[in-house]
Amino acid sequence: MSGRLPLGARPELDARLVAALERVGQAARVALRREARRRGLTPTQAQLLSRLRSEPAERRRVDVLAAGLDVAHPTVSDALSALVRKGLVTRGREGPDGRSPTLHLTPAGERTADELEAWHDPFLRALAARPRAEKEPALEFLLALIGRLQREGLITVARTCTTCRFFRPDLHAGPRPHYCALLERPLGTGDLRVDCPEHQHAA
Amino acid sequence: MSGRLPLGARPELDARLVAALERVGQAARVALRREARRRGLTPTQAQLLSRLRSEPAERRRVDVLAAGLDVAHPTVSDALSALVRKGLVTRGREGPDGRSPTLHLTPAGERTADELEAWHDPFLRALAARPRAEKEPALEFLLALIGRLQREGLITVARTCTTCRFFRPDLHAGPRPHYCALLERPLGTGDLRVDCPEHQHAA
DNA sequence: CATGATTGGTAGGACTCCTACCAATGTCAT
DNA sequence: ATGACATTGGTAGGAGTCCTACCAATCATG
Repeated sequence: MSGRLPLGARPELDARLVAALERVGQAARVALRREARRRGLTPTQAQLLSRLRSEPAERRRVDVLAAGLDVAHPTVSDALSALVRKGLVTRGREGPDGRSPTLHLTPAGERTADELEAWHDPFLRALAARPRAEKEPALEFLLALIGRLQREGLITVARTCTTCRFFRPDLHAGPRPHYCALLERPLGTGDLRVDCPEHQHAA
Repeated sequence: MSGRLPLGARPELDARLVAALERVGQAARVALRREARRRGLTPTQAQLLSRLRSEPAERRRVDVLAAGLDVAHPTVSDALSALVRKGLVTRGREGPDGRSPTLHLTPAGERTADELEAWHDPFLRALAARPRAEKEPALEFLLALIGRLQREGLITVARTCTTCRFFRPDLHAGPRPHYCALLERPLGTGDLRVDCPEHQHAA
């Protein structure tokens, strides 16, 4: 009975890390679902709404949105129809490209999108208690992981600083060692973005 | 234009951590969906299958499974019907409690459940490259976060060592500072379980 | 301007996920 | 024992996800 739990087997650590990440991801999904449902929306619709708010016009297109959510385009088309029916989004026909409708949030849509941000709150409360010395390495770890997962093909669009052509890591010492060559600004770990609108993938 | 990005605003770090966690969670969902789909299953069915394999009989019940997946019980009931139809699960009527059917994996179900574990692979590949000195604190961070999220009500069932009544943290120095009073064993960070079958919540 | 590629809508099917509702079973007190 | 109550989980029905096909517009090109 002394070999039942392979305490010495070393890939265990990685397996547990995966389990923990999955668990936290599940919690995020639950949080989003609750917050969405409270306003009569589904998670997909909520995600869509938040993207429509934060993305510039040229990325507010069905195929781009679908790639961002990792779903096929009809899924986005369906969800958009639901959002239009609920009066949160308008689908216009005046864009530069006649094939893509221009997608806009209505005022009600803006408001709802703002409110939906509340799904972060339980996470922020949970994180507030942890010391910064723990969170900065954690963020760096996750960003590195995201980069790798992108190379594994699991994440289609990752606009993280660490994969951006404008990013210069560890340029100098101090609390803000990194540098963004686009904004021409030094960056600390806490400034590293996960989904930067200006991101351009490194060659 | 010098105030556009609030580089000095400090809650940014937490917000970015949430974004990064969400991203990784999304990747996990995508990985599971792909692996499931490859075998003609949906993510929910896949999750169910893997639980049916790893849980003892007394937890293989519709309501318990539903709580674990954070969904309502008809969702589990539906998914089970699909799995039965696909010949991966049997729903019997011989249990100790006449209300709950006894759920069993068929041989094909066992096989499929094993194969589904492959969804971890891209994550394991991504993690293999990172040094242990980075992963151990990351796991501890995530476990602490899971504990807090449970208190926030986002995670219904978390059977992590850190919330278990048998767990004695930091009992002694060395590479295995913790101790499990049930198994009567010292535990290192890599041994901390995320979903221990023996878990009993601390009073 | 014809040809082919891009874009996104619709159709239809399996499934998720919910709220209700219901039937069967278990539990407990009298 | 025997109601009363609670637990368990099935079914119904509805909105929505998510897919593969297919199709109609609209661009881009030579």
